[in-house]
Amino acid sequence: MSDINIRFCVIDADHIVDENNAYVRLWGIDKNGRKVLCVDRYDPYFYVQLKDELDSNVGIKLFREQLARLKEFGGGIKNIELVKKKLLGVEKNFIKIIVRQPSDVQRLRDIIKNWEIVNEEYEYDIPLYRRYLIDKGIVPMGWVEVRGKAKPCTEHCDIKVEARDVIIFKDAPAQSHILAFDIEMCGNDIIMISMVDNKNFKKALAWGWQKGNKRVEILSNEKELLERFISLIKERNPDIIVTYNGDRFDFAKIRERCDVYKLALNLGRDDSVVVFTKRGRIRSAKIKGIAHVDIYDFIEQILGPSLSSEILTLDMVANELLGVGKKQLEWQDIESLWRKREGLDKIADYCLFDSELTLRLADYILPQIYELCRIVGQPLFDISRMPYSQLVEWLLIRNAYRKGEMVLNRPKFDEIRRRREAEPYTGGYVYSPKEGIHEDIALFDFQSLYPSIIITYNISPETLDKKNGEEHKVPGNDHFFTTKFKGFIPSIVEELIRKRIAIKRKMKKVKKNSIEHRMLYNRQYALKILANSSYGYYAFPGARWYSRVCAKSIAAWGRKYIQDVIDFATRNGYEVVYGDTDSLFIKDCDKKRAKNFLEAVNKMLPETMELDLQGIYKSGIFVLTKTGTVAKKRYALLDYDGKIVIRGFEKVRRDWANIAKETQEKVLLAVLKDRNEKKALDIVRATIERIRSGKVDMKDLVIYTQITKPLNEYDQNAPHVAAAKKYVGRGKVITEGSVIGYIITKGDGSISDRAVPYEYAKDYDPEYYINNQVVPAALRVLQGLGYKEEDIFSATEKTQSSLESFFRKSFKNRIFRR
DNA sequence: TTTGGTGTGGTCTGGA
DNA sequence: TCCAGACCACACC
Repeated sequence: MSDINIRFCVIDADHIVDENNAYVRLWGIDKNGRKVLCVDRYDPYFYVQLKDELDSNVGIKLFREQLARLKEFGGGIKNIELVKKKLLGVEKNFIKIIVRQPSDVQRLRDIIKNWEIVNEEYEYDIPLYRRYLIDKGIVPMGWVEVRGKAKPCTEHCDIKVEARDVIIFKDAPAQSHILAFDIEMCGNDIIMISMVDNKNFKKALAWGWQKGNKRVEILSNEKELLERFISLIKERNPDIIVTYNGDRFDFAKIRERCDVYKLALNLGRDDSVVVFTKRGRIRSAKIKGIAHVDIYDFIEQILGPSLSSEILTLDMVANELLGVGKKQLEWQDIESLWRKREGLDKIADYCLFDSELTLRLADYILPQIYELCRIVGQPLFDISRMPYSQLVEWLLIRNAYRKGEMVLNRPKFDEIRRRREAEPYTGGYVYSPKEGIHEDIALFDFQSLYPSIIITYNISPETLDKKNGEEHKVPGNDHFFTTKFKGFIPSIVEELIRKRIAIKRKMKKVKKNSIEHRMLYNRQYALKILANSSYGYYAFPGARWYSRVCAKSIAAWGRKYIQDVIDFATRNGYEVVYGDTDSLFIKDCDKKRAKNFLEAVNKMLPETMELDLQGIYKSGIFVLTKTGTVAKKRYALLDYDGKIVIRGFEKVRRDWANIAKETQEKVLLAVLKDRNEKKALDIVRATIERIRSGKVDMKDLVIYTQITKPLNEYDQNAPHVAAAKKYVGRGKVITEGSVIGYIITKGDGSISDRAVPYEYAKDYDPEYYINNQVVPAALRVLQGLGYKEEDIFSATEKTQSSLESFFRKSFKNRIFRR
C-alpha cells in the first residue's frame, strides 16, 4: 500500500496486542471530518532501581543474570537499558526494562519486586496508551501529523494508517460528530431509545405500539429494538457519544437487556463490545474508537460544587446551565401509558427531549473538557471521569517525563490509611466579622493565593528542608524550602499560572460572547481548576506526590499574608469588617480609597502575589450565631445594581426547604435593599399564613440531604436516614451519594419518624415548617436588628404562637399540637 | 478511591 | 423531663 501523510485531531486512544507486539491506536478526525485510525507499535516498559550499595555496572550485570534465569520470560523481555533519571530532584540510576506486552509489565514486576538486589520498581502502573501519549508529547483534542503506510480499514474509519512517524501539530479542537441518546424503561424492559446528534439526526425507537411515525420507528420487540439501536449507532458512526448518567444507567441497562437476549453490544469501531471498566464502585462504559462522555460524571466530579442545583438531575442541571428543563412526565404516567399502548408521541417527546438536552449540555460542557484534555494530555473518555486529584496527578506525570523526573509510586493501602490518620494541620485564617449592616463594602482577594505561594516559596517535596544555600523559612514552624533549584511542582504550577495570565490578557482584546472568547474562557478555567487543586493534592492521602508538610506550609504562608494585609489596613485607617483565608472586606470604602489601598498593598507583596479588588458593594450584613458570637462564613452583600450575593445562609443550603430559603432571601432584600424591617416581618407573617392555610406547593417543602454512608452504618436515625429507609422499604435502591428529598408530615413521633420521601408524602406538618424552617431562617437575619420570635407573629396570633413557642422549647424537637 | 481545613447549625440520644 | 454532647451535613475559601 502507498505512503500517506495525514493530519488529524486525536479524540481517543487505546492499545491492542498481537502475539509479538503491542500497538497504540489513535482515533480521530481530519479537518474534513473523515475518521482516521492511526496504529503505531509501541513497547511497554517500566523501571527498576537497585539497592544503593550496588555499583551500577555490577548491579546491572547481576540483574541481567537473574533475568536470564527467568526462562518463562525469555521472549517477553525485549531489552534492558541503564538510564539516569531524577528521583525527587536527585539524579539516580535506573534500569529500564522494555517488554513485549502490557501484561508483561505486571507479571515481571511481581517477580522482580522480591529480588534481593532490587530496591524499588517505578512506573509499572501507567497504561500503555497513556504512556505513549506522554512519551510522544501527543495531547488528545490536539492534532498530530502522521507519516506512514495506508492500510485497508476494517474499523469503520475512512483512513487507516500504520505510523512510521507521528509528530504533534498545533490547532484548535476539531468539530466532532456528537450523538446523545437516552432510554425509557418500564419495569425491567427498555421500551424506548431516543437518539439525537449534531448533524440533524433525531430518532426514537420503540416497541409494542401498533404504528410509528416519522420520528418514532416501531420494532416488534425489545430484542429488535436493541439490535436496531446498535445498527443505528454504527450507521451514524459518531466520534463522541454523550449520555447523562449513561455509566450507571443507560448503558448499564442496555447491557443487561442485551445479555438477556444474548446480543453482543458491539458498538466499538472495531466491532468490539462495550467494556465496563472498573472505577471504584462505578463502572464506566467504554467504546473502542468512540469517546463515551457521561456528562453527569463530569458534573458530579468537577462542575457540581460550583452549581447551586440541589440535586444533579438532568432537569435541575439543564435548568441552571441552559435555562431549559425537562418535559414533565412522571415515570408512573409513562408506565400506565405503556401498559395501555397509548401516548406514543407523548413518551417520544419526553424521551427525545432528554437526548436533546443532553446534547445541548454537551455543547456547553464538552469544550471545557476538551481544554482539560489538552492541558492534562489524556483522552476525553478518561479526563471526563477524573476527580480533581487525578487531573492534577496526570498533569504531573506528563510533566515528570518532560523534565526527566521519575514518577513516584502510588501509596499502598496501608500507607493511605496511615496518612489518613494523621492529625489535621492549621488551615486558613478567618477574621471575625463585625456585626450588623455596613455601607460601601470593598471586597479584596488574593489572585490564586495558594498557587502563588507555591511558586514564590518553591514549595515542593524535593525542595523541603534542603539546606544548600539560602532558604525560605516557613512562618510558625521549623521547616524551610531551598532556593538553590526550582522545585518540580512549583515549576508546573508556574506554567499554569503564566499561561492563564496570558490568556486572560488575550481575552480582554477579544469580543465578548464570541466563540474565540468562549474558548479562551474555557482554557483559563481549566488552568484555574488545575492550579487551585495543587494545594489540596499535597494533602490528599492517595497522592503520589503527597506532602503534608508542603500543604501545611502553604497554609501557614497564606495566614501570614492575609493577616499582614488586615494589619496594614487597620493601621492605615481602613476598617476591616471581615476576612476569610484569602479575602478581606473593608467598609466605607469608595473606588478611590480601594485603589489607593490596592496600590499600597501590592507594592509590599512579592512579585508573584497580587491582591485584587473583587468589587464594591452598596451594603452588606453580618449576623450573630445562636451562641451570640458573630457568624463567620455567613453574610449577604448588595451590589449597586440591586443584586444580592448570599453566602452561607440557609438560602444557599440544599438541606433547607425552599419555603424557608425564599422567605429568608426576601427578608434579606427587605432589610438590605428596601431598608424596611416592617416589610420583612410582613413577608414572614404572610408565609406563615400560607403554610397554615395549606396552600404551599409540596415541592417548596422538600428538604434534600445526601446519604454519605451505607444506611446500616448510621449511629443516629436522622430524618434523611429515616426517609431513605422508607425508600428502601418500597424497593428503591439507596446508595452512598444518593440525595434524599423528604417532607416532614403530620402525625406523632419525632421529626425522623415523620420524614417521608416527597413522592410518598400526602400532607405536611405546618408547625414544623413554621417553627423549624421559616422562623429560624428569617430570625437569623432579623435577630441582630432587635427582633424576637414574638415580633413575627401578628397580634391576634401572638398568644397562640408564644404558647406554642414555649411548648416547643419545653419539648425540644417534639412539636406540640392540640 | 475519588483534593484540604474552618465554621455553623439541626436532630438525635443517653445519662442525670 | 432536660440537657449536653455526639453525630451529621453542608456551606466557605
